[in-house]
Amino acid sequence: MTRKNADGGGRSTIRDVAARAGVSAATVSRVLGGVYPVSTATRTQVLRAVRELDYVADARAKAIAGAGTPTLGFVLDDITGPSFALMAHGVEREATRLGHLCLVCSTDGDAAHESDFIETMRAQRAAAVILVGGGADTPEYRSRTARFADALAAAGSRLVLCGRPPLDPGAPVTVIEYDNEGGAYALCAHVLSRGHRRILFLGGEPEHTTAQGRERGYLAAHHARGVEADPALRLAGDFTRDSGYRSMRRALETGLDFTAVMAATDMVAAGALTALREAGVDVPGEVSLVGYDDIPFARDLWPPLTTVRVPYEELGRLAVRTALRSAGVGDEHLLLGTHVVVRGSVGVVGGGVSSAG
Amino acid sequence: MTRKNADGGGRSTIRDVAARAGVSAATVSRVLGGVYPVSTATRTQVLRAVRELDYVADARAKAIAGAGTPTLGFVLDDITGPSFALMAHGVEREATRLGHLCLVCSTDGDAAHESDFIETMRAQRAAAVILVGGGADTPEYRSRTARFADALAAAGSRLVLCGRPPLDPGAPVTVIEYDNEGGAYALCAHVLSRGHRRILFLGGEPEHTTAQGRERGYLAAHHARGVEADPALRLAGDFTRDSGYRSMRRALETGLDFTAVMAATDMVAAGALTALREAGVDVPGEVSLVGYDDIPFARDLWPPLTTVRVPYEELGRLAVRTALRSAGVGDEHLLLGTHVVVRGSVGVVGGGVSSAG
DNA sequence: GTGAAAGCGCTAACAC
DNA sequence: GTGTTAGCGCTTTCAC
Repeated sequence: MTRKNADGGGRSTIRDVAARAGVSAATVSRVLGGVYPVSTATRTQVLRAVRELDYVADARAKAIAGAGTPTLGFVLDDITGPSFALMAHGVEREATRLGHLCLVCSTDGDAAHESDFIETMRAQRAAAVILVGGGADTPEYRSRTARFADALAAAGSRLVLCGRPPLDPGAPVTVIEYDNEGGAYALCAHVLSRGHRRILFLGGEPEHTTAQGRERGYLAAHHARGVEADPALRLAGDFTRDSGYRSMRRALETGLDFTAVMAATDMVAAGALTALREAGVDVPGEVSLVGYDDIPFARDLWPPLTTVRVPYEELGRLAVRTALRSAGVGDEHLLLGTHVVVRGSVGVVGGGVSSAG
Repeated sequence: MTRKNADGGGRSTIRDVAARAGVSAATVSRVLGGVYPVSTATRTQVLRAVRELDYVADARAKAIAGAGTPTLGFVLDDITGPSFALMAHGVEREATRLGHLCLVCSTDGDAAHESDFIETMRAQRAAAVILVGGGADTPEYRSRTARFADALAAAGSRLVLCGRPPLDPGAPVTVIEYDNEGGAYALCAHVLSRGHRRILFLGGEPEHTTAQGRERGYLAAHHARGVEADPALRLAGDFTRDSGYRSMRRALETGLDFTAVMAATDMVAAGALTALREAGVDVPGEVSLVGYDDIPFARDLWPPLTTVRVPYEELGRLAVRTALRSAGVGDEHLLLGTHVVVRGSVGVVGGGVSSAG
């Protein structure tokens, strides 16, 4: 059984085209390849054969022979989260703009998946692999990731951490992050400045780097104001709407004492808001609420959510640009700024109701 | 300058490993390949060499030689939309579960990008390419897409339409869609049943298949009730929050007469809701509002949004499963059901306020 | 069990 | 300008 078929199958090879055009495979390669000198007559012949056979060169073969489209791998927790999606979009757009292909994989927070995928990207000889979003920061994680970074670097590739803090210095990684802690600090300072002293923190998984950064900002702001942060006011969870809803209900049932809540993400804030409303608590009249991320509909909640703006898409774009540039060894580190967006969900303690800006 | 390096670079080839282990390349291939009979001694040698060299086989070379991980391409408008993200997640999860790699590309609604990418996937010899979400339904689109379907099929691959209506019958495509029109019909019927007679429809781009389907449902429901649908009540836009906000403002400024609004998506509804609120219009007291998609935070809006539930993630999963199964020629068509989720954003005309369910 | 050799589909010297 | 000849890094007969 032969593989060749002369009619319009996609399975035809460069030799089929050559045969049909009455030239050599090399010539076909040349006309297809671009600007190599080929006579107009042959070029026409070849192009006709290509069209008739509906020939498309095998990219894998090209790649292995030296030409070929470079590929970029990116892995994220869950494309479903709005902020992840924004970063992914930035990565994808910039990559295709630069003529790269994109391989994706979502890990659902599973570190083993992450390892597997990095290995796969290595096998694909990806020009860079981008880890999008925070992750669990354990010692195992750090050493494993550092190993990957080395392996990738040794192969002329590159590991990029996008929205995740650097590994130990010296590891050949590119990191593009935003000022997670700084944003949380500013946000919490804003809430404190309105007189709140007992602020419930609805956090993420304890080892998640993003959650940690935001909690550090929360703590630092308290410290700077000389306000003691009651540990009982810090609840763990994850970054989903449902987690926010559940945590808030629990806090309410437990009879926790607080006048404001700072949610780790806008999604968490959305869930918390609903729980608050169901309990008949007025926001921001009785309890103030802030989120983090400034996702598109943060302004569509009622009251419009005060939150922290993060340049997620920019982050993704920069990640690929920087990765592709800094192909050499050495680590690179970019830190993007954030800013708080004041809307109407924070009230003055014991005072008026709204603080829209 | 030689490519080989004996130390732990990722650039080592199977021959480097063979040399170091004192065996032939074929043997290395065999121990790595799986269950071919190899003596324990050699196996150990080889594995040690692999480890020392940190060798990872080149997936492209494998692919071209016959082995290799199958790849799946998927293209969507914009990963940033919640429903797209859900489908993408389903696709990605199922694909990696089945041991496939995923190549992505977002087109930002540009048909040319779509064509380019399908061509690229053909070059990659993807096992299937999945078009996620609706698109502009023009004659050019239909013929172009049918051509791609043929080309892919001829090459043993497959075109899958996920959340998009079929092409002309006979085209070798797999389509997994949901009952877009049916959902809109049920939703609109619900609104009509509450006494509304002038329902503003905040649609999408006129040629977008999803927008069209939803509009058809809207129209059909009117027709079934014998209510005339005023064309002036149908506004075009896109599926973003901002589009909803702008359209709603315009409708309000124009002094359009309506008692309910049916938004093409929940995102559109979110924007519309804010515009309504800013204009001091009570929802659902004065105007009722419904969306479509049932994205996670639809329930976090105030009032909680009545909408249509679509099994997006399931859609994505089914797309890859079906695609990979129906590798032969012939078209396959799955239609998933939807259902309306009644929450609190629809009121009875001239009557009470809420209709939470 | 293992090696030598052929070949996957392509590109890139090197000839003429 | 164009054909011939080597590879690219791997798998897979086919011998031994």
